[in-house]
Amino acid sequence: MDDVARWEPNARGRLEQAALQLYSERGFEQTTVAEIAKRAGVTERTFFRYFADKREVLFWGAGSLQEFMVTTLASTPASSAPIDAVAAAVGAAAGLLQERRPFSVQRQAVIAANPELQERELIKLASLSTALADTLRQQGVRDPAASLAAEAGIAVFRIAFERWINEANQQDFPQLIRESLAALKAVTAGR
Amino acid sequence: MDDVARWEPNARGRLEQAALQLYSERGFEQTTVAEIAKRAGVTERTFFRYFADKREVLFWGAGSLQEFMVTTLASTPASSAPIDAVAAAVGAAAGLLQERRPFSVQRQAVIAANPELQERELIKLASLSTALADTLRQQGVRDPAASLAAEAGIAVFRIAFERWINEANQQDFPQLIRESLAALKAVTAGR
DNA sequence: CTTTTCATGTCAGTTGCTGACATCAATAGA
DNA sequence: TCTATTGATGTCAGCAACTGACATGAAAAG
Repeated sequence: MDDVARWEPNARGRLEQAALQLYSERGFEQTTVAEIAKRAGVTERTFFRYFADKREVLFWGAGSLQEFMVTTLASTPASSAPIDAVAAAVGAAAGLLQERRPFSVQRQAVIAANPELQERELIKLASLSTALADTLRQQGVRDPAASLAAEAGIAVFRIAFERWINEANQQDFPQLIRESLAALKAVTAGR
Repeated sequence: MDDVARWEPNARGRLEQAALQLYSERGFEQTTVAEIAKRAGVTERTFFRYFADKREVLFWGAGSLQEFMVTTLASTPASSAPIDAVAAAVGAAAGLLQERRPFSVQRQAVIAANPELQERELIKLASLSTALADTLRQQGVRDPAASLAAEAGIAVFRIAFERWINEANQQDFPQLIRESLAALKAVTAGR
């Protein structure tokens, strides 16, 4: 017999790619899981073995980015102010994202076009905020400072990300983070 | 014949009440829309005429609160700092919520127990943030200051709300908002 | 008295998602 | 080398969320 494996490897990756393509082509709602599975060469049941639901296929990769931010924050000297430490970690992640801007743009276009996907994105960001706050607490930052620094850091990220994706002239993402942080400080300054 | 109307009035209210009860009793996932409809004395189809999906029944009432905050913010003199104006509007809404704390507590317990409901809550808060930012812009506040002030105000609300719901000794909600705002200012101070 | 409106019911159908069981290559162990 | 086990996948049946199309009949409008 042949020495071909029984199944093509990397079913998860094929499903991610097929889903992003189809969501881009005809929209999230107009795409059925059966179609994604077919394009990836597996059955619908296999899709749901890799991803909890139809939305999750777009967010599975984000897990490693969260891991990276938490690790970066954890290795930041506790001497700096919490908000600056969070902004630095977020900025480092921005540097990574910058290397695959076309992917980010395509993915974000899909998400922007569908409220259900926006919901999923928001809860991922909330989970990230919680993880960052936990890390700050481990470094001795008290509440509500830890929660607020994390929330504020995420707000800074969100606003910088939006500009990075939408502005025509490609700007440096980490630089946008720094500017966004400065704007937040300006807004919250004063008694 | 009787002078009874063909249908009991306030189907929407009965559905809201039945849903909150059932979600509390057996949990969100373990409750079917058919059960909610039955308890409210209507059919499943009628449920979906009032609410876009199974989650929305818990959030329909929040629309008027958003309207209240926007109106309050819009009538705030543009002389105060944006973040303070947002905090004031949010604090006024907190005063309203305080009058029905048991309802808020029960509703929040249901939401806290289910990720799908948390997603819906997050997107409602994001929508609120957008609305507040729009209002600030109408008052002449520029971006990213407007977006960031709104986001920061929502973060302040979220953290104060959590404490208001969870702390045993009932604290004054608007006061918690003020404290949360002060903490945010402390965290973002410097540079 | 007739027409229209409108809230609701009825029904059939699609799709997301799950549990239970079958298949069979690869791997481990005797 | 033979056999048992594992693990990724397929197959199938079924529930529940949600939708479109059409029917009903009281109340409002004319």
